[in-house]
Amino acid sequence: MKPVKFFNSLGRRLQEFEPLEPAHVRLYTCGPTVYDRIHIGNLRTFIFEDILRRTLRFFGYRVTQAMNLTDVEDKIIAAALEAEVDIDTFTAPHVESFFEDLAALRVERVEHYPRATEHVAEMIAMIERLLAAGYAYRADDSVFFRIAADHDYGKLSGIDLDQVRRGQRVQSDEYGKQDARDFVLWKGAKEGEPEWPSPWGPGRPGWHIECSAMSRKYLGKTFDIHCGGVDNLFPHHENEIAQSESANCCPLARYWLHSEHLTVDGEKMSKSLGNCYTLGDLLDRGLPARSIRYLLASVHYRQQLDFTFDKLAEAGRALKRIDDMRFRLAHEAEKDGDSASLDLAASDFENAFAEALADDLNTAAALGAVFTFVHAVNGFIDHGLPPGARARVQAALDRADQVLAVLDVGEWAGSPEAGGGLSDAEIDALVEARSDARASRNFAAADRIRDQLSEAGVVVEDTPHGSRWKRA
RNA sequence: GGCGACGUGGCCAAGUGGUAAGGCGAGGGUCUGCAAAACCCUUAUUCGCCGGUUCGAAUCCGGCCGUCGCCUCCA
Repeated sequence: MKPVKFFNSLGRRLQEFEPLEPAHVRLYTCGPTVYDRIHIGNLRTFIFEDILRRTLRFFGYRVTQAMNLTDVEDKIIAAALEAEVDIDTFTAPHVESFFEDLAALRVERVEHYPRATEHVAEMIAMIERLLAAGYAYRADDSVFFRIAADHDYGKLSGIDLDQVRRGQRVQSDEYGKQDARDFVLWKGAKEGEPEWPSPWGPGRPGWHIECSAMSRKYLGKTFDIHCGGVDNLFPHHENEIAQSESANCCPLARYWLHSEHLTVDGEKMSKSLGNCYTLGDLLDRGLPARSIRYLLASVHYRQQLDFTFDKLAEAGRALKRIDDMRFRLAHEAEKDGDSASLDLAASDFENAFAEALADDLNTAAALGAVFTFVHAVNGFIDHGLPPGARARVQAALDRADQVLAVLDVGEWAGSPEAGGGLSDAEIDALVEARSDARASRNFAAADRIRDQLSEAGVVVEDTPHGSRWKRA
């Protein structure tokens, strides 16, 4: 098992990764709040986490991952109230579209998707422990976490709450608390809001406690990696640490990985700017899901990524280079090439690829290795493929694609319309007719067929060994 | 005000001390009946600016300029 290094937000440094249990990684990733369709910024984070998960397995670890679904929270309650339905009815379609979006981008299903509404009992139990230990207090019908009681509060974000400029949101909190820094664990019920019984009367859980309770249930008091977007670093993850470590008396997670945000046309996504794209928005424009995954995965996760349609098109052209090589490889006969040097190129690629991933998930460098290999294989195709070359190249690419899930176009639902409705057999027949025409030097007829195929989205390539075709 | 990140060729983007990966674009070439497609080659003596450390710096240190993010809704 190769040593893998990650940049740990807790301590802000690159660290060699070592799981608590040998060969088994327990991973918690903050999931969506299911009040709307998720946007491509969310998707960037989920793709990063997917690549993390796949990378861990690539290096031989077994992964147990939990991703929560926040299905009760202020925005959900407000929207459900507005729609005059209960929150479960309101969130159901958003949960569904969330899974659809992930599937469309080939994000793997994880082991657990716990929902907040199904774990209120665990949250109450944790709040009771915090109250008993003096880390929490009741005020009105609510319960708050007492930050003054937590001596190492702020260790993740480095934020010193005494230095924080007091924003309006702090002042305007509706629930009474002893100290403006404190955050809510349990909110007393309000008229018209969903509520659960508790030792403190009816109410609902605060946002932060959800993750603390659910990660403990599915991964244990201390687990290996906790991920999320940078915006969650403070206050959400800071508060999770405060709650969990105060309640459990042991560290929450050993490694904290945060992915940077996606901007659109250089600006933060926001509804008012109209640049808040969902996956559906992009797919509706006919943009391929595969290009989207490639683009979102192609920049290092700790680097801000600026999304533009130009870059998405570029991503598609880059993928085409890979597809073209595979197409040529599939149509080129193996004969007398240098087997040893092809094998060397393949193992160079495999080593460079693994090394890049092991270096804090450097997907940009890993893709660089892919293209260097593509170049090398193109050279073999031009100068002679040794016996076994196709299988060797295929194996190397397949292994890399276990992590990237983007290299093999065949794994992506192609557009069935491509080819203008022509079947493979019909295209074969047309290409053959064209070859016959060319052989008899009837170029006008040959060009007519070529135009016909072109209009149907089929590209014909003439090679020294005859013509071949592919769908554009 | 506090905390943090970033600034590499036309565009994007790797690279944390040893002499600039990769992709897109552009230019040239090969192949071709002509094309197309594809492939190949070329494309940064230089890494925001100024100093410093070092035999050696895009990489370390200091200063400056610029961009961005977080500071209790937010992936």
